[in-house]
Amino acid sequence: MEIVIDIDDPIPLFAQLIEQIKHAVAKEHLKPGDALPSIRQLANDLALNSKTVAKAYRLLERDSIIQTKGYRGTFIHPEAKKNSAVDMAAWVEEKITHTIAVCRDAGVTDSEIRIAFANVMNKRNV
Amino acid sequence: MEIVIDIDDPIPLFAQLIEQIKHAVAKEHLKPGDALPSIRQLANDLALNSKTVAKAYRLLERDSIIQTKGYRGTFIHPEAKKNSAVDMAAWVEEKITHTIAVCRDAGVTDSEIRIAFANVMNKRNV
DNA sequence: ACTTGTACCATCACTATACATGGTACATAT
DNA sequence: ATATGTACCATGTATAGTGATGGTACAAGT
Repeated sequence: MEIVIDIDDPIPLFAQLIEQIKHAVAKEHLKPGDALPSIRQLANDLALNSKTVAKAYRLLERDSIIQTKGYRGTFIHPEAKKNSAVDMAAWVEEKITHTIAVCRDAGVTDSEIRIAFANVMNKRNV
Repeated sequence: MEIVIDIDDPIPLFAQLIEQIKHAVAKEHLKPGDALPSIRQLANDLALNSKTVAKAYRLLERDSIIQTKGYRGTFIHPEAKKNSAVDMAAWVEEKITHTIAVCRDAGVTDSEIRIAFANVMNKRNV
């Protein structure tokens, strides 16, 4: 596990971390069951804030790339390789692209779309 | 046509203008074919910038509430009353609400939805 | 000449969000 | 005690979008 973080890279630090762990899983440098460094340990090694690492871990767990087992630490998920191939972001963009295209076709301005989007996002009861 | 603009109202000025013209159409204080003040005239009367009035007119025309006839001025659209009842904003919100709900159900965070949305909006080739 | 809508150029204040940081605290399980 | 993930409090910087403003200019039609 060599992880390199470039603070000058425009890609957010937490995203660089996710990217590299996913890549290591895809390349099988990390296999199911392998232990990952603790959040605090990794934050210390990479000179990052623990919240930044925690954010990456939280998202990786949501995508079932890793599994956190409380006090016992964090491990590579059994289905990690398969799940690392799933591009959730692309799927979301595809959904949103379609909706926006429909609105634009109806003559709605981008500004209005943005306002409607903001309104919906800020109604938590959705 | 008495239009009152309240600069202390949190509602944007151009939106107040749209609102009041639509209302006048719905109440039939403005009927199809009625002439509206020119952009510069109305801007002057209401102490608004002409671009602000132009924005309102542009949106009203898109929604077929008014018709601009170049040098001849601006008039109430024949179908204005019917079109003033159409709530484009609500329709857009409904579309977006559905898409966002689907994404949230899939476990996508609001932050990720926002980023995907921004990405799509900034790809003009949609 | 004059007015119409429209299209550029631009600036400013305001707001919202993302990202990253820091500190403190907690239950869990060794 | 110690270490785990996690949750809450908070701040600061940077970016992006909105709303509104102002100026200049143009074709179209009287």
